[in-house]
Parts: sequence; C-alpha cells; structure tokens
Amino acid sequence: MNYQIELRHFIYFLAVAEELHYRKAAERLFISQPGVSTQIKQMEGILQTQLFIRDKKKVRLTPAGEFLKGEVEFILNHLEQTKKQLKLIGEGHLGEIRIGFLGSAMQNVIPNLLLDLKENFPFIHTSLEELSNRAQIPAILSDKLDLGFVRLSRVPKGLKLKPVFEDTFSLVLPKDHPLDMKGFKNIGQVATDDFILFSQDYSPQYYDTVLSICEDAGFTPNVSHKSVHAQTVFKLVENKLGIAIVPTALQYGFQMKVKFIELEQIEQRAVLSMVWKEDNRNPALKNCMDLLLKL
Amino acid sequence: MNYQIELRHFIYFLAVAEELHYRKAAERLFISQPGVSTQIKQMEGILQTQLFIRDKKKVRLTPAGEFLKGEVEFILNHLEQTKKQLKLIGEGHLGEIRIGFLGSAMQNVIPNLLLDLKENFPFIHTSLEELSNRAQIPAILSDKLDLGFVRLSRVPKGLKLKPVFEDTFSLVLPKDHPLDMKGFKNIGQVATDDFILFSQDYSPQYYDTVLSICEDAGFTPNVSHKSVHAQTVFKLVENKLGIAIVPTALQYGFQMKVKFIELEQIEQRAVLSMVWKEDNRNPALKNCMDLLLKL
DNA sequence: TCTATTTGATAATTCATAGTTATTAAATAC
DNA sequence: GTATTTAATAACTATGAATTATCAAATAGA
Repeated sequence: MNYQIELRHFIYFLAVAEELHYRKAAERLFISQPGVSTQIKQMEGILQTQLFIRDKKKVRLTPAGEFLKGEVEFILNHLEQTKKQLKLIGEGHLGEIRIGFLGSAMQNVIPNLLLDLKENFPFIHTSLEELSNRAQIPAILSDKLDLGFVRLSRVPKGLKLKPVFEDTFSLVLPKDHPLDMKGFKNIGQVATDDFILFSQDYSPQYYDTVLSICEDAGFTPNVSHKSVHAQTVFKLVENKLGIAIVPTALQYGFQMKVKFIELEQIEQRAVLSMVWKEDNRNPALKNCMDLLLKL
Repeated sequence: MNYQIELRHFIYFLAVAEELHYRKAAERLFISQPGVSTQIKQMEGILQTQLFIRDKKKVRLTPAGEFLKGEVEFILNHLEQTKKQLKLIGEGHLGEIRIGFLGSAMQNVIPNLLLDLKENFPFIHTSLEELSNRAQIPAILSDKLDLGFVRLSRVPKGLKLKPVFEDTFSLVLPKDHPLDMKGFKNIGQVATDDFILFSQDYSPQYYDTVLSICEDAGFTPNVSHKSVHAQTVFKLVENKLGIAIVPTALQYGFQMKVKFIELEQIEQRAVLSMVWKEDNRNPALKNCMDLLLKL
C-alpha cells in the first residue's frame, strides 16, 4: 500500500505519454496492456496527481503530466549519460561528449575539431549525430546532447552560443548556365532565375540571410524549391530546376555537375556557432570547452 | 539475470556511500544487512563498474563510486523537487522555491523579499533554510536549493551572483566600554582590544573585509574568538571577552547588553548577494527571478 | 439499429525477486 | 587465544509486478 516511485514507472509513463495509447505503449515496452494500466494508476496514486485524462478511446496528458514528461525525459537522459560516464571512469577512460551538427559543418569544422580533441584528450570519446538547428536545441536542454553546431543567432536562456566559423556564400549554377566566373559582376544578374534554398524550418538564419543578399541587390528571389539536404539542392541545380546560394564550404565533398561562384564581395557571411548548456554536468565537456574556447 | 537499475538501488547506494558501513546503512534504510549487500552487488553488476572497495572491516568509494555519488545526489534532489512541483501543479498552485540564507540576511532583506513574492506570486510557496555561505553553494548546484543569500564575491561556474543589499559595518562594544559614540574618531582607538569575529569558514568574505578595515587603520586585530552565530558573538562581547565588527543590520533583532557604533565613514561595505543556478529547471524560480532582478 | 471491433479497467492467478533468517569466513580488539 | 565485529553467502519467504481472461464503454460499419 505504501509504494515508492521507481524508474520503471518513469519508463512506462514516458511510453504512454509519447504514444498516448496504452496498448501501443505496452507493445513498445514488451509487456501486457494491463501491466501498463496498473503501473500508471499506481504512479498517479504515489504522486497524488492525475497524469492522464482517459475518456474511453482517447488518452491525453494533464498539465501536470505535461510537466512531468519534460522532467522525466531530462532525468532519464541524464541517467543514461551518467551510466556511460561511470563505465568509462571505471575503465580508466575519462568520458564521452555527444555532438550534434548540421550537415554543412561536416566539411571542415567538425573533422578539425575531432582531430584537436583526439590529440588533447585521447581518452574522451565522441559521438556524432547530424541534426537540424531546430532539433539540436531541445536535445541539448534535455541532456541528450552536450554540444551542438548550428546556424542560429539566438538561443534560449541557459544555453551558450559561440561563433566558430565564418564562411562566404557561393552561387551554385548548372554547368551550362550562361553566367560564369569571368562574366560575373553582381547577384542582380540572376534576379530572374528560380532559387532553390534550404527550408526555413531547417535553418531560419540561413534563409533570412539569403533573402537579405537578394534584397541588397534589389530583387526578391523566386523560390521554386526548398530542401533540407545539400545533396538534394545540388541535384536540383544540376537538373536545371533553379540556382542556389549556399555556404562556400559545401562545395567540397560532393561530386556534382554544378559550378560555384564565390560571393566574396558580399558582406553577409554564413556563421556556424557552437551551442552548449552552461551548466552541463558532463565533466568531459568542461575539459573540452576550455580547449575549444581558446581556438 | 537481466536486471535494470531502479531508484531503490540509488537510495541504498547513497546510504552506503554516506555511512561507508553496510550494517549502519541497512539500519538507516530499515532493512537487513544482507539485503543491502545483495542490492549493491547487483547494482555493480548492472553498471559493470565497481563502486566500493571492501577489504573486510573497511568500506570506501572507488573513483567511479565517488562520481556516481554526486550524480545520484543530484538526481534524487531533482526528483524530490519535481514531485513537489508536480503536486502543486496538479492542485492548481504554481510551485515552490527553496531559499537558503545567512542569519544576517534575516533582519531586513529576506522578510521584504518574501512580502514582495507573496504579493506578486501568491501561489508560489517558499521554504527557508539558514545555512552558511559554504553550505549554500553545493546545495544550489545539486538542486537542493533554488536561491541563496550569501556574502561572497565569487561563485563557481554555472552560478549567478547579484548583490542585493549593502550595509555599513558597526563596532560592537560592551555597554560599559570606555569608548562611546561621542568619543569615537576612528577604529584605531580599539587597536589593542581583543576581537571576536565570524569564523573564516562561515564567511571568508566577511573575515577578509574586517581584517582590511583594521589594516587600513594601521593595525592587525588580535582575534580571540571566532563564532558562526551572531547571538554568540554578542554574548561574548556582552561578557567583555572582546569587541566585534559586524554588518550594521545585525543590531536589530537581538536583545543584548552591547552598544553599537556605526562605521559610516569607512569605505568597506558588507555586501549581501543572491546566488542561483542559471539553468535551474524550476519554473517557479524563473518567474521570481524576473521580479527580483528588477528590484 | 445491430453487430463487430477497439479501447482501458478489473479480477484472479502466476512467477520473479527483494528482503528475510541463519550462517560463515575474515578481520580486528582485548 | 577468545570474543566481537565485519560483509558475504545460502536457503527461504512473501511481496507485488506481470500474466491471462474478461468486462463495459465507445466507436465504426453494415
């Protein structure tokens, strides 16, 4: 009668909170549905708080449940990281940092960073995950990532942002486009072309910057396609579905039948920044940040 | 054979880590000693890491165990706070903030703060705990406190510090001390008296400041007693065991047979500051800080 | 309107395992 | 050398998590 909350409850709760469906949650947890029902009910009893509203055929979170979901995610992520760290410490290694990054950082920044880290902290493991700007922020806040590489100019309270790489933009044209490096004077020459851009959602910063480049040249671009993958953008240009403006670094690493014209004289820059949580408890990150902030 | 870590393990682990004694830990947990032994052993199996070194008659933590202890404290405190918040949200209240403070803040700052809070956020509960400077910092870092009131000029990374009250110092003398308000010219007049100070450990900032006041007057005080309670300091002065220099605000609220001479002309000030963790996840604190930072 | 299907809750049962008692071996203390 | 204290081990018990079987309520489709 006098039960205690256990991690089991949290794991079940999270499954139900995400699925909003007891049977599906049960399947995901590899237990039977009544097991989930009784445990959630017990949990509500222990916490003396209703977490779900079930009106037969529909399950949804109460405000308290909503709050708990965030906290449980945080706790479980933190715990997962603690377990990893612990094992590494036990084995005499030091730690792990989990890095999120935009695809466009893979050309130069990330590889250099990893080499530097390896050299200075040979016992710190790194794990990499490619994620959009938007996905990295909550992952860092909830301790799923330690460090992110984004193109953003503002981040929520509690996070720190530091620019690490400034790149010019380049115009991307099909191989047989009439305009070439010699003939190029200013961006106004392609005012009537269709544009292919990275989607706003993936990187609002990038999107706004490209628009401002065109505005400065006195026209509003006609955006025909949007994509989240550089590969796709280049492929679309190759197939003459439009032209693009992308960070110059992206031209390396893709085998594409397109030509690049670097827009050196344009003042806008593609800024890649590091983001991390100021009070991240990962001791490995602390060491790394000391190094990274010096570079 | 394929167990999972549960909160139970953490609670047992913490008991053993603190007692460094299986039987005592078992007593504290109200279970039998073999129960603790098996669970800790199981835990080490799950985490694949040795947490304790027991060489018959002595138990101590491994480095990994040391690390885990800190994390477990953090997680359990965070959890405790989450449970409270959750219940309050469920009941329609908003939250609770836990405040630590130095005794000397109780005279004016804390009461005013509480009144302001009550007025602006009637549904935020507050809990108060009197703690030394030194004890408040780790309590805030490990989510045991949300807000602290300290006399410090520096705090560890991740914490924020904001001065909220500056007070002059006052000389505290026995009622029948030859020096009085009229005859007082400068602190050099008591250079040969014995001094009673708050202990360095309790407030290094205060200690250094008092020494600098004396230094400025050209002498080094002869410190005969140190104490952590204002009550004690005053009692010692009353009994002519020495004189003291304390923040002026302390003269209110104690019924003591001592006299105060305010050192208005001295430039040093007793600075009371708020401390909090920048990325504290307590939603109630966020509201309060918005208010407090405006005052 | 009637049936079939799906939902989460409940009841009875089973089974895993946390915690118990009893005991041991090793390390101190006297 | 004996007595006491330590944590670990073994055998057992009993709590409670999870299972199967079932139900009532809600929806969907005819």
